[in-house]
Amino acid sequence: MLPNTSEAELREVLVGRSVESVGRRGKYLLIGFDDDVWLSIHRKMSGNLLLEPPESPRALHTHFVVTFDPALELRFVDPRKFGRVNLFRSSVELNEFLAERLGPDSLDLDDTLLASKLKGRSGRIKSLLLDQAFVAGVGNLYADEALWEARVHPLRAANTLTAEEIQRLALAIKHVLTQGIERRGTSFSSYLDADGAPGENQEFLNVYGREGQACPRCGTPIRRIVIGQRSAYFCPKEQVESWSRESEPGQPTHV
DNA sequence: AGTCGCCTGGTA
DNA sequence: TACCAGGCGACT
Repeated sequence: MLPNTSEAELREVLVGRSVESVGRRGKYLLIGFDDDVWLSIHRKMSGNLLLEPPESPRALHTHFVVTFDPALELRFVDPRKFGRVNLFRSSVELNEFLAERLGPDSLDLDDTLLASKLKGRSGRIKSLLLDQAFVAGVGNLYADEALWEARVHPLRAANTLTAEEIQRLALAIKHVLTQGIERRGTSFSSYLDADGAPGENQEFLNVYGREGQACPRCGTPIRRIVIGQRSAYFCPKEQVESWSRESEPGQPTHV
C-alpha cells in the first residue's frame, strides 16, 4: 500500500500541514502541502478517492484516510490494493520520481511531438500508447477508443504510421480524454468521483468492451484480441493491420 | 519488447 | 468454475 513510507512517518510529516495545491501528472494525483511536502496517489485499477464527512461510515477496503479541518476525510478505497500512495519531502524528490516514469502528458500531445516520438519505435502502437514513459495518461480503454477514432489497428508497428494517421491519432487521443473528463469518467464498473458519483463516459464508448457489437461507423462487428495481456477492441474493417498505399495514402515515417 | 504477479469482486 | 477487470513494476 505505501511502498515508500510507514504510517508513522506519514503521521509525523503530514499532521498539522496545510494543502497548498492539488494537481495531476499522467495518472498521478499530486497534493502539495506547506514546507514542500508532497503526496502522490495512483488509483491503479480499482481505487476510488472519496471526500466524505468523518462521521459517515467508511466503505469496505478503505486503506488510507487523511482528515482535514474543517472536518472532511479524503478516503482511498481500493479493493484490489494495487493503488499506491507516496510521500515526498521536496519537489525535487517528487519530480525525480515522476521524471523516471512519465513522458509528456497526453493532453499536451500534438502531431509533431507524436511523430518525433514514434520515430524508430518498431513496437505495436497500442503497447506504446499504454507505456506511460512514452506518453503519460492514456489507459487501456482510451487507447482503444483513440485508435478506433484514428482508424489505426492496435497491432501496427509504431514507425509505420503515415503522417495522416499520426495526425489523426494525436487529435483522437486528446479528444477521447477530453470527452472522458467532460463526462466525469468512465464507470463501466466501479469508478466513482470524489463525491461518490459515477461518470457517464461508458455510455459513449465506441469499441471498448463491445466485442461482437456493430462498429458505430460501418456496422462491422467489433473484434477483441489480446495484446500484452490486455484486451484490445477494434473494428476489423476500418482498422487494418496490413496497410497499403492504395488503402491508406500518405508517406510512412521512417527510422 | 514481451511475460508474470499482484488482489478482490463481478459475471457468464 | 472460469474468466475478466480503468495498471504497472520486476523480470527475462
